[in-house]
Formats: sequence, structure tokens, C-alpha cells
Amino acid sequence: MSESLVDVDPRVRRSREAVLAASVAFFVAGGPRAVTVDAVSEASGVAKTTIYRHWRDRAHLLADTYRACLPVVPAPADSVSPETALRDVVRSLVHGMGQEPTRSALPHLIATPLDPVESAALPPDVLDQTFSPLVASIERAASAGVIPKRTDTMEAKHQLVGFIIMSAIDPTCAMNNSLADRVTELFLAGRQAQT
Amino acid sequence: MSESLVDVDPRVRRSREAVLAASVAFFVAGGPRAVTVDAVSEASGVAKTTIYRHWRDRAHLLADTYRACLPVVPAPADSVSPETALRDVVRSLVHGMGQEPTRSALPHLIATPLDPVESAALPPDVLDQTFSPLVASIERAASAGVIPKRTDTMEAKHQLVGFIIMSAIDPTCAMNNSLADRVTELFLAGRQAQT
DNA sequence: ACTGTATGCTACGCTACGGTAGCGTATTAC
DNA sequence: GTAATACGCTACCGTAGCGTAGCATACAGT
Repeated sequence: MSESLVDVDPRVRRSREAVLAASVAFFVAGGPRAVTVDAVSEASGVAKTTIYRHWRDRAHLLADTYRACLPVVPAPADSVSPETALRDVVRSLVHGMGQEPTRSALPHLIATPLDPVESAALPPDVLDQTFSPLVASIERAASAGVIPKRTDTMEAKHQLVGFIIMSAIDPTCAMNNSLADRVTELFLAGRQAQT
Repeated sequence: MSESLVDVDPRVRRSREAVLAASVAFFVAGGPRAVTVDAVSEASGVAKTTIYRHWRDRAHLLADTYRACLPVVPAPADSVSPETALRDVVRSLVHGMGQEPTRSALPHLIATPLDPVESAALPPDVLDQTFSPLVASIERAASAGVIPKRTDTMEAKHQLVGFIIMSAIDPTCAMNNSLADRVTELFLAGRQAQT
């Protein structure tokens, strides 16, 4: 894939989009196990043989499906204050995790990389990359003294990411800036109380 | 199952234990999809036909396997202070989540109930029950004024459970009382700073 | 020792799924 | 209009997995 800029032939474009959309739907509904080529073919209206003309095998289709469910988390600008940068990243994360199909796929996004079979064609730490802007913001806050300089970065990451993910998994939870800012405030208040 | 108190015949006991152990191992390694009757039969040394004499079908075996991976979280005594009760529950949760096979199975424990196929024979909210002692402790802390009385219980649950689960998923993280108490302290400090 | 029962084994039928080959047809780009 | 290309369709093959039947054997309780 990734030559998606100039998809000269509209037939190709149409096939790839239909297949990926159906594949994502199955992944969201039932995890990687639910993504079968036959089912995707039938649901998308694209012939099985055509699918295999675009993806070498099921593993490659699954890899693209997985990527399509990942949220996009922009890195914050260096020009803003460390507090603002952290707050913005948390807002982006909350927003990204709240968007479909990411939100419904979240449990599968976490579990799939641990499956030795289904993770075959998956880039190894693609999920970690999603959190790298957050980690950078945490480190910047620590070195600026906004939170204790001795802060364990990974621990802080677990704290923030865990809060966000659990909220996203709860379908009754509103994933908006209000929640994001509460996450940030509770985090900063707790950390700043540390001696 | 659950007549496990008096397993008169040791042959029955041996078969069930061997099958369940193998099944748990596969579940941990690859999620529900990896739990196949043929594989469990071969790995456990128990004949496939014998497995079907003890479990009606694969779904029932999977349900028992799932339950076997859940941690046991005792409810705290009413006699201790709300702070102590909360700290004890968090300690129990951290300890339980850190124990194998729970720790390695965690992502699958979260994802499996969302799979419409694999969750067929699963009790619907068995995972929520694991956190009910925590929820009770949060509510008690709120009504006692240890944390603001207007605390959103579910939000606080997401905050604590998320922190613990993300820590458990990180294999480099030590799941001990030190971590548990840090989780509790960071939680209380953040909440108590709220007006 | 004897009887009931749990187990092991082989073989089987069925379905779902991954992946391929060949051919005819529709659509695109020129 | 014409040639290239993408597509759909049907028919396969091989494997994995679920679940069952029938029979022989080993083991438990008395």
C-alpha cells in the first residue's frame, strides 16, 4: 500500500477502500479472528481473488486493518508551555481514542499484538508510537519541574494512558475535552503533591 | 463444574485439572482463538473424547478457562478506615493482576467478552465483579469525605483500574505493594487537591 | 475378585477458511 | 476505437477444527 497518493485507477481505489472498510468492521466486531477473507469478500462485494491481488495474504490485510484502527496523535508544538503541551496531548489522545473505529477496537488493539499468530505481519511496536508524543510531553514536564524531576516516565505513562483507555472502553463515558482536562488536572495535582 | 468439593474419582480430578491447565496456557499464549479442543487434548494428554465428557462443548471449556484466569480480590473489612480499606483493595488488585496466569492473560480477559462468538458461554459481567470491592471502597471513601463527596465513582474506577492494568501489561513493571501504595497515594493526592 | 465407570483410541462427517488457477467481462486510459 | 488492465466468477485443493460413535482397556470402590 502507501502508494495511495496517486491511485490512478478508480477501480483499484474503490476495491481497496471497500475491502478495508469491511475488514475494519469485522475487526471491531470480533477482533482479528473475525477478519476472514471470505467474510470480508462477501461483505465488501469485492471478489476474493481481487482481495488477493491487493494483499499478498490475510496477514497483510490484517496489518492494514490494524493500522486503520489506530488513532492519529499529533505531537505538540515546542512553543507552548509544558503544562499546555501535556494538556494538548491528553486532549488529542482522548479525542483519538473516542473516535470510531478506534474506540470499539481498543481492546483488540491491545490484545492483538500479543497473539503470536495474528501479530505475524504487524509492525512490532506500532501501538507504542501512538503514545510517544505523550511520553515526550511527560519528560518535558519533568525536566521543566512542572512535575518532580525524578518522575518515572513509564509509570506516569501507565497512569495517564490507563485512565484514558479505561474511560474509552466504558461506552457510557463521554470522550471530550472536559474529560481530558480532568485527566490532566488529577495527574498534575497528584504528582505535584509528591515531595 | 463447581461440584469440585468432592471429586470422588481421582481420575476425574486429574483429567479436569490437566485439561484446564493446558487450556489456560493456550488462552494466555494466544487468546480464546488459541484454545482448540484438539490442541488442548494433545497438550494435556487427555483424550478429546474425555474432554467432551466433562465439557458440553468448546464454549463451556472456554468459560471455565476464562474464569480460571481471573484474579481473586477479597473485599476489605468494614472495621478499618476508608483510607486503609482503599489501600488494601488496591494492594489486592495489584497483587492479583501481577500473578500468573492473570497477568499474561489480561489483554485477552478484556478483549474476549467483546467477541460475540467467543463470549457465547461467558457470564456477562464477570470482569466487573472483580472490581466491585474497589468500587465499594471508592464509594466509602467518598461518603466519608476522604475524597470529595461528589466524586464520580466510575471515573475514579477508570483512573485506578487503568493505572493498575497498564502497569500489569508492561512486563517490566513490578507488581508489588510499593506500586500499589503509589497508585493509591497519587490517586488520593490528586482527588484531595480538587476543590 | 468383581463390577461399574472413566478413560484412550481410531475413525469419521462436516464446516470454515486460506489460497490458487483459468476464463470471460467490464472499465479505464490513450 | 482499441489495447491494457482490473475485476468477477466458478471451481478447486489442503488443512484445521468441532463434535460424535464404537469399542477396548485401565482403574476405582466394595
